[in-house]
Amino acid sequence: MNKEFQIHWLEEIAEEIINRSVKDITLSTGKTPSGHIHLGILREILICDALRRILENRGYNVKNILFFDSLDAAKRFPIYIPKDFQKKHIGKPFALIPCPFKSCKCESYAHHFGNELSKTFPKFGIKLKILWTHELYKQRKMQEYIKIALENNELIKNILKKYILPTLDDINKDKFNKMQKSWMPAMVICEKCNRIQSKDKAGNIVPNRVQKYNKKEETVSYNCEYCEYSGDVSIWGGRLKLNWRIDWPAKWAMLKTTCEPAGKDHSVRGGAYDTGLELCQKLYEYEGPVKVSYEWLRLGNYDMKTSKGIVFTPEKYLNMAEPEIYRAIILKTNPNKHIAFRIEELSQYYDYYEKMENVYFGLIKLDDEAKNKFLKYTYPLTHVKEIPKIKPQRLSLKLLSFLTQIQNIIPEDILYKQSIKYMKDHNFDKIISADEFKILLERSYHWIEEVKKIIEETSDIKTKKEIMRKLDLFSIPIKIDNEILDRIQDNQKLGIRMFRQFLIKNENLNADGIQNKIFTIASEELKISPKKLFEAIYLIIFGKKNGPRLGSFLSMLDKEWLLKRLNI
RNA sequence: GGGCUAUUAGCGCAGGCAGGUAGCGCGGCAGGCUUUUAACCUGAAGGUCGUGGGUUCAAUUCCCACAUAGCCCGCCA
Repeated sequence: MNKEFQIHWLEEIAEEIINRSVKDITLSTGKTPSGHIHLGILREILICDALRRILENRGYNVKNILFFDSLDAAKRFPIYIPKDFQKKHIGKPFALIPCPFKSCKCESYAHHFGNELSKTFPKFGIKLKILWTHELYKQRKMQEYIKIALENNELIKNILKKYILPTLDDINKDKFNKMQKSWMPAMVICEKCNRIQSKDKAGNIVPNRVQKYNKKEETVSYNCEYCEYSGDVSIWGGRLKLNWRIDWPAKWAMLKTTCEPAGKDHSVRGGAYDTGLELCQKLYEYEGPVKVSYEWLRLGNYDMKTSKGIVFTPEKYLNMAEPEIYRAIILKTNPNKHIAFRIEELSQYYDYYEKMENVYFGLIKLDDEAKNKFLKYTYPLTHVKEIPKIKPQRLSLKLLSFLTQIQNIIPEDILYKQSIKYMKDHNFDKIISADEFKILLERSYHWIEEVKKIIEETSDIKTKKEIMRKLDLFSIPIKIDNEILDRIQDNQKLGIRMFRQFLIKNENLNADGIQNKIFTIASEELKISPKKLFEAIYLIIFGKKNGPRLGSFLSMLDKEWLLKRLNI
């Protein structure tokens, strides 16, 4: 096979989908709403969203679906769910558990966390249709698929065996074979306690597995592992749930899913995707979707653990950065590579995005032609709103982060005026409004707060300092330590004293006056380079050699504090 | 037991599928800019491409092992 090298990995997937020669394309993803859903889920959703745009542009009819697997049982709860609530509802499907937050009047636990995620979709430019598994199972067609599964148990077991057995060691082979003897492809939600599973003494999960399929009566017999109730239920009563390995292919067949990305957990050899495809073909006579596997998205060096409450939600992301940037991160990275999303590296992501814009708008051209094409291809896919005609100008993250950090001592309207001046000086074709400015400032504030959290959690002092430096995080030190004083030469110190005298003598100080004075002291009186004196003042105030434009900055500060500070 | 991913400059990452002088950003260093540093420009420095083997005229790239880190599968989902 002489496969042509594609411009973008998305093209390779798109091509594979197009080769299916179907008129209506269905792209699907799924997620269990077991708690706050973290940013990682957007990886597969955004891949599908990009595919949707690509395929729609070529005239295909594309439907995007997200399944909330609301019929999945609560195996455990995240740490922020109260203990007594956990005890009361463990083992029930999430759709049958009430919302854990008293003041919230939403439909169920599943809806609470599902809706929390889905309300961010429009902001990310994601268009899709949400389906709830608990509603799907109420449909007659799905129940017919359950019936097919129950009637073909041996076939299912053989397929599972074929894929899973070679991946097991001897002990587990034995266990697996034993387990298969009584295995049936569906479970029952207990009529008495609403549970679908329980735990045995060893902590193993024991599902309310169908014990017997009564073909003539169209019922199944079961025994609840939790409350020990046993009985028969009709297969048309909506109390049956297919096992995960069958549930997935049944959904594929029902929706005629053309493509579904899957995390590496499902993509492994012997995993649910492999068995699912064959089951889908043999059981439901549908070839199954195009498989796209993707690696996890990690938060820095940590994995996001829903159970431990380490979650960074899409909502939190939107509070601190623009959605386009995240789309770009996802769409530039090959799905089989893991992404370490580093909040403290946000400016790098913005830099990358700007490079993309520059290439797209023809402002720069990279030596690597393939890279140029790649960026030009990717850029439009990152957009949430319509693509601008010319490259948009924006206030840099660095500037915003600076303004944010002096926000508590300098009022917002003054900061806004400063920004207007900046935008005018830099020939912005559009001066942003005060409201827009406020949003930017808030984003930047949230970003810095997140980074501060990271710094707090970091134990390594070098790393802490590194992050602070990268972000230009500054805190005005309470005391100037000797180490800093040692770095200042005598003539610089003299300059500082002269400058201090100037401040004392002059009542009405303005930015330019201060600025000019520093220069004249340095160049005329001390005959040193003005840079040296500026550096010395920065050291005294910030503990580092650079900082904001001094004239305007000092004029905004409390004079008494400043005089005390400069008294060296 | 079976897999996946990562390991490239102080930090963050490209490159790898198509083997041929090791790249980007940030920082650090030196210098320039006669009112700045919320900025720009110039220069030099910094790497045994995780380790060990193999294939090859040639390996950071391909193959195999190993190490470290993280994750996943095998019950459930």
